[in-house]
Amino acid sequence: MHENKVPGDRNAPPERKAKPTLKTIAKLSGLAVPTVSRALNDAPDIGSETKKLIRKIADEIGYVPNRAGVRLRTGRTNVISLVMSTEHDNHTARLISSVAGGLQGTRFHLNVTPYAPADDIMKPIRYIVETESADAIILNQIEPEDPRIAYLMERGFPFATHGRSNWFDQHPYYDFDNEAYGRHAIDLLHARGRKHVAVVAPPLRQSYALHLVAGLQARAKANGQTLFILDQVNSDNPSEDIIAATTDHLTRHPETDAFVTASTTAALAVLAGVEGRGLTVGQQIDLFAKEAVPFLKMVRADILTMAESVGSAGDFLAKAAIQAIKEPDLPPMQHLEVPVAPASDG
Amino acid sequence: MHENKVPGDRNAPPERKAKPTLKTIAKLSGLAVPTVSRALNDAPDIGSETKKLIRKIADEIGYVPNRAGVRLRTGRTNVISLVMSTEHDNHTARLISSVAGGLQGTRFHLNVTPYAPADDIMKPIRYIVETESADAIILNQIEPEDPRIAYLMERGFPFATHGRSNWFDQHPYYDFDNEAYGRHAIDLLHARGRKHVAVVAPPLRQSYALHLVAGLQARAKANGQTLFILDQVNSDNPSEDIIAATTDHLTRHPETDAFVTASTTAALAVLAGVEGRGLTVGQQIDLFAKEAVPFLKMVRADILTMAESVGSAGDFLAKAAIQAIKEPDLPPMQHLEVPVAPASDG
DNA sequence: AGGTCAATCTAAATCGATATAGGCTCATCT
DNA sequence: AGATGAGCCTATATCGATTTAGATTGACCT
Repeated sequence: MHENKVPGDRNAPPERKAKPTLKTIAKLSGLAVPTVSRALNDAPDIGSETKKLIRKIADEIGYVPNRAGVRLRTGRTNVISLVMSTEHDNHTARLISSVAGGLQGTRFHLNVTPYAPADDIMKPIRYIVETESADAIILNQIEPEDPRIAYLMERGFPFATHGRSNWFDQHPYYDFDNEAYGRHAIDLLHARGRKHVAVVAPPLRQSYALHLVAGLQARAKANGQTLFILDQVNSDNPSEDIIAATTDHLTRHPETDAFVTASTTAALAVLAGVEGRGLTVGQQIDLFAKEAVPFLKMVRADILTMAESVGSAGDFLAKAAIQAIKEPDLPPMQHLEVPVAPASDG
Repeated sequence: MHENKVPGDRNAPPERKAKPTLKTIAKLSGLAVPTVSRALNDAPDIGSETKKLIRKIADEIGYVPNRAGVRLRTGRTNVISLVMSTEHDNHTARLISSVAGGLQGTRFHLNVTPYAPADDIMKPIRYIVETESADAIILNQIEPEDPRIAYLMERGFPFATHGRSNWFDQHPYYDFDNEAYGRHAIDLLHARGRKHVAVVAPPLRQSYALHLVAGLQARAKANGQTLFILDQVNSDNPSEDIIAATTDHLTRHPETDAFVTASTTAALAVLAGVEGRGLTVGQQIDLFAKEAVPFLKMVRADILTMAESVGSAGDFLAKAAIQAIKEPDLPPMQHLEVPVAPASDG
């Protein structure tokens, strides 16, 4: 019933760059396949010269064992499973669990590959594509000219993104309309009489940060408000840095009567900085924050907030990825989540 | 060089309960293996009676296709990979990325299986074990008589836990010493002259909550302090519920001069509740909070905190899981993280 | 009656890696 | 000299599922 038209499917003719297998090494070395296998596994009955030769070839052509082959023969999966509850409401947990939820009932499993900010952003992507260890990839933290997206598009590898790149019209994505969010925020502050707005923005290399700032700027200009983007810190920085930057900014620009931030953490840090200067939020100064989970509103009614729900993103991304796998010729699934405007609207 | 003594390994004699394969169904039905395959895939050249029969048998014996077999033959991995940064400091992201970090350089991959609180806690475990889709499992949110642990121990399936069960001496674990944390907290409050302590505890079905409460109770008794565990809410509840419970408790027990909580969220909610009653933290009342990431201290110096680092947990758990796989006969790797006592100590 | 064809099913090959048994080549021993 | 054996490599079978080609059966047609 389901479409099984894998293009070029008669007994797997060597497509692409023909991933090297033991057979490849066997041919190159003139040895038998089992010999190659045993050499790479350092078996005692293989000559040391042979081992050296085989290892050299393997390195050169970048051989990586096919996991399915190993697993089928040995029963070893080479996988460790982290089974975790997603009871705690945070961005990461929500995204993961909502993607997993979207995969429920399909034949697909979810594999999470984290990378530290310091790591090469391309490494996990290349690994997955080259070893074909997934049918599709879901990415977040998108940048305008994201090299991962360029790489995947070039190869025709199925993927979906949480956020838009410059090529967003060509690939599946789910995004929150941060530009609209920025407009709403500024308009609301304008309606409350605020004239000098300071912003602790997300890292500006990321698309959503640029969208947010664009929205803020457009409306601030229209409203005749002053907009100041703090350039020493971003909303992902440690609280102490944000507090310091907030204090510093207030010293140099005492006319500031509003702050906009893009995360709960940053909002609380700004709050601390503002209060440290003896100012009261809601009186001399306003604080507007975007939150993944409605939270600030609960503890501090004086903070202005607008929530971005993450829950539906994962579900959509899961479906978009599956469509990219199964129906690569259909137009990509795309969704731009429009923020719900708060009470006072322009 | 590495130990390869898989017990009973001469051409895979049918061990355990012999997972059903196409061959099993073929034998039971008297049909050929390819026929069974095509029937299950709803190929047009299989009779409808045959299909019905084969599907019935497959259902009865609980046939699930072997992923390695499918992947090897078709190239389909049936995996969707979520490549995500762990830039945001939260508990989930930290645990995942630190486990992944501990797996760096090994042959193991990490697979994250989230489950919603409402789901059957055993379902993902059973699936992994029955389909052999991992070599080991890492669990968190451990309960004293956790059925997952009983299941895994009974089957001799390798695993490691973040937290201790009642059988903790028999399995690998990493845990934070919440009992010591509880003692320190109470002692510190005692040193500050606090006599009536209220606690917003984690859900009491979980081991770490019980440890925490035990530590609090032991010391409160020794110090002659009153201890009150709020039983309407736990630290995972929504902020508004915690605020309400805090307010309610203060109304009924106005003598309360300290709160202890186990999460940042709960601490902020309690803070809101306390301030809502016109009390000032650090003056009439103290607030002591446990945090995964030092955070509250940054924004509110008047809150007492003690941090639990999650980073080292993942690394340890990864290694513990690998040892459980490779050296099942060695004593399990175990670690109890001792909290760093704050300045004032008993 | 002989032939054609559709409907169903079976046989064999294959994906990649590895375990097991067997074969060949020397060197060494009696 | 023939035998023994260590050292090193090859051949074959196998894990589970799927694909392709080929075989069987019976119905239907001229």
